[in-house]
Amino acid sequence: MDRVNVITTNGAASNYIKKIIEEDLREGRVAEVVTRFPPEPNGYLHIGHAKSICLNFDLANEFGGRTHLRFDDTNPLKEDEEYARAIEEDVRWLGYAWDRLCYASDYYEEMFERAKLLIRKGLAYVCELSGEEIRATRGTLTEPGTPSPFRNRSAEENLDQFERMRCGEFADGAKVLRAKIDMASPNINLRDPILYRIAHAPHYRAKNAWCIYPMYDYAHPLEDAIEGVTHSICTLEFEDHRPLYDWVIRACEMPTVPHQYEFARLNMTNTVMSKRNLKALVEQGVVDGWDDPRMPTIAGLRRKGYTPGAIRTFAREVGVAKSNSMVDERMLEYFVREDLKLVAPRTMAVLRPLRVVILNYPEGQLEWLEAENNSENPELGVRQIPFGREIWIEQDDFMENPPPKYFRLTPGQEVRLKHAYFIRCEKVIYDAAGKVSEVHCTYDPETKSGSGFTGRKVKGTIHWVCAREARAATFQLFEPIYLTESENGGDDGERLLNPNSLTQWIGYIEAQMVKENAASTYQFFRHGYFHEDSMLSTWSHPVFNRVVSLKSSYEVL
RNA sequence: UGGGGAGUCGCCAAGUGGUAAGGCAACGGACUUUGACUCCGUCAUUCGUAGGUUCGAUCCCUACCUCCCCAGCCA
Repeated sequence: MDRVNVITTNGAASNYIKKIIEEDLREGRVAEVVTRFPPEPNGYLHIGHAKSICLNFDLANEFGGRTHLRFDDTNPLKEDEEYARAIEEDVRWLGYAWDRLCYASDYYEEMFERAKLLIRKGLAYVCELSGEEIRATRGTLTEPGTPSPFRNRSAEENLDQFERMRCGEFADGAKVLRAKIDMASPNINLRDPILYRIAHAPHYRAKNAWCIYPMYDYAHPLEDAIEGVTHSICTLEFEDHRPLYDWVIRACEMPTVPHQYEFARLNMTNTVMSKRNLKALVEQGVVDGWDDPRMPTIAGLRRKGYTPGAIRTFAREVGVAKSNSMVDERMLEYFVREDLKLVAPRTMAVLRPLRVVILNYPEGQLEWLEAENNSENPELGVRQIPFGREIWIEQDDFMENPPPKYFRLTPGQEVRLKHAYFIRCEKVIYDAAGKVSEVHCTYDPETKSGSGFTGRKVKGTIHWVCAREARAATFQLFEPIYLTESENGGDDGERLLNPNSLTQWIGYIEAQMVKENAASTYQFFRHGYFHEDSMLSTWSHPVFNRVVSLKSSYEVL
């Protein structure tokens, strides 16, 4: 569904990467900007990835360049076709079209050849130390590592060993290919990093063609260079991998030289942003799946009812910098309200119904009232809504003993029914438990909406649904998955699940709404924006997810 | 106590020698058939701290403090 992006940003904000690109173009260092979004297909994309997607695609777009969607699939143990396809869908849904769809696994052969070049140049060797031994000899943050006893094997022997690794002669973990850089480097990434490891595991894409797989630090720069990527943008934690990135490009004699730039990943209040954590929620059945509306995944946000435009605007407005940050989720909410404001029809829904009988309205009578679909956007037209003797109003909209400044229906206070009449409470009916079960009112025919009645004013206007014509529906309201915010919004540490992350109410919507309107996202008066759930909603019983509430200086629900 | 980064309003974030943009949030007020929207107004004499250079420093120098990342055959 296409949505109008009503947010206009006056001149896309600048950021330090954009400035570098501008200078690279001006100085002729690059002829064209080529970026890439390089997810590993080992989980679903989340809002943090959306920031990266927008950054990469927007940057290339702005300078007439190109962007590749590239699956960084170098670990057969974690990757899956399902994830790759879901990622494609998410990127497309966000509104971006990649210039090329690439796979790191398509470059395995060239990577292997380049590795042999490294060996011939004396820049890589096959090491037979065990995992524990490698760790033990790597040194610590303050002490240098010690060289592997295999460090000075001849190129011939290394070549032979490496070929045999590929042929499957050795077991997992028996040997690795290592770069020969500097075991005493203060940058641990440079202490003879592992380039290839053995894994006798089928790859979701390369199947059984390989039993050795390149490591990220070796594969990623080559992928970028092979594709002609000019600006390789990644997150902060890769900052000290950059020297290795540059080393690989140079040592492997790649004809094109990409450069890596880092920015701070997105963190948001009240949510978790690590695939590990999200995956656990899915696998433990805490949520419905990767697309559960409570998930910060793109699929989850989509199912909840977020618009691509809102996410894109959010990603742009949040900015690009190098300091760790924690963005207030209310910023995201603001942008989706903005995006939906003029396009979502505004209708009435009662989430927690309370029956109101209008004593002086003729029994059996039904009249049709005209209601505009969006008072701020006349293009959405008008609809007719039924009004009768019995209606549903929100339980919260009636109080027998109201606090001060309560503008809704009370035994002494007249209110306006949106699009209809003023009503006045005459009598309160209780159930056996002493709870209010029904409110009896009278209405004033002269106050009909649109009649121009100015005889008296009411402070409050409440929404309602005609009981005879109402249609039952379920409303899903969401809260954060976790109860408390961890110290810095990180994903570690035990956090308590919020038992109220999902609450459902069964209430009523305007019956005509479902038939007549193609829209699946509405603003329910005084409640917020709701989107029909793609998995749970049926023709006979619609289910709506609250995308976001309306801002309120008074707690409605 | 190695290396790499970062510290500007409650949250993001511009500015990088000429005297603190913008957005979110918040708070007033107007308007209101959504306690919404809209509108109008308020919201950093101050840029982690302390010195120094300068006519002038958030921007330069020095020292210090705080936070984040790195010792996966993960990415």
